[in-house]
Amino acid sequence: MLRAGVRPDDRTFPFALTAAAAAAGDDARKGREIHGSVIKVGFFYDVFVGNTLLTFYGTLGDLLAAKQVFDEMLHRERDQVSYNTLIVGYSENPLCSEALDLFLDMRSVGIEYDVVSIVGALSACGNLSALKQGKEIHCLSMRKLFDTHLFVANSLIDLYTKCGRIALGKKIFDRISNKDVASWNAMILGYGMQGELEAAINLFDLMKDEGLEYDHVSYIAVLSACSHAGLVERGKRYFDQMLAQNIRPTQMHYACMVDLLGRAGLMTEAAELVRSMPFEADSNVWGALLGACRIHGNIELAQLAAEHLFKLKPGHCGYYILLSNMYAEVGRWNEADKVRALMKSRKVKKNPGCSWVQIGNKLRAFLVGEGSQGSELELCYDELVKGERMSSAYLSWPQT
DNA sequence: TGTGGTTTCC
Repeated sequence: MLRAGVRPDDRTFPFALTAAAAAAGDDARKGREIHGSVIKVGFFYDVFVGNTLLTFYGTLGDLLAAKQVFDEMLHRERDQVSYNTLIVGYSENPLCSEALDLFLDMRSVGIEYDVVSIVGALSACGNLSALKQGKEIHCLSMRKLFDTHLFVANSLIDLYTKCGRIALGKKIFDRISNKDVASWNAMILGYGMQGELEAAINLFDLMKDEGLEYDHVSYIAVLSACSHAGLVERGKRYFDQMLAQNIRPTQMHYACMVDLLGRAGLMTEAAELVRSMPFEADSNVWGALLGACRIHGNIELAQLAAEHLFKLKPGHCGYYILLSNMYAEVGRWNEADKVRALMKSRKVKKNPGCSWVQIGNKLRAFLVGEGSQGSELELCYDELVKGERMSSAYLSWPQT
């Protein structure tokens, strides 16, 4: 169009940017070039153009660029969709505190919440395990009569199961009259995550009896449950069933299968599966293999997995630590030191691990990392969970 | 002729 000398108009860019967002995984440059044209041609202040730019950068995972576009949009043009797009972009990436901040800002500038805002905010709460804030948003959605909306209900299942409230999640699940595949997936994943593996697998089987078709997420849910339950043969059967259903396995499915085999000690089979994959394994797959090597003390295979991981995720501290610890455990100190040196040369920092325990209105962090055994840090709850500001009169959880 | 939504390994 540009080469033909035809000038794009305000409708051209949303189409082009939607396509660029869909192609973002393969080629991000196109979308950035289109962003350049938007500025050149002068359609930046069209709210649709701005919103599709937000979608493009959100899909790409470049939330800094998305925030910059958002900030440069004029206040009176920024609309409900602009806020929702950025909230969802943050919660997917996952910058969940930022998502909740924006959710609060939205109302303070006078833009109403709709189901999309609520769904994005609930998802952010789930990822943060922010039960209190999640309940407040649940309450808000009840007042707005959104709580029976399917997507909202599904997000609530996700929220409560991620926060350990399985029974509450199940209650919401049972009350949905028009359950879709995401409702079932959220509940199966919830059971799996909380260690109720039999319940997860039973629900997966029940789903078919209820006449629903599995999708690729259903299989991730059931495969990870089988993996944790040590049900190797059953997991293999589900994997074959997925292939028979013409669902193409993704990296995540292979990661689940490698985890299933590796955890059970079938290291050769796990490594063979990685080799036979129809595409290059990503860090999830190699990470699952490395984890299995750690459990079963297979240093040779761990070296291979780590080699790939150091290339794929050079800044990820966990992989260096894991391999170094494996060497140390068997007294191969020189090699352990080499891995630590490699880590240092790449300026990869290890943050000490800690456990968070909420006591009253305080959040206590127990540092359990090396050299800090037993030390304890006390912080104000709202220093850490920015969503605390939601506890105002109009957003309180009913006591009934 | 245009924009936003739930569920995904370790």
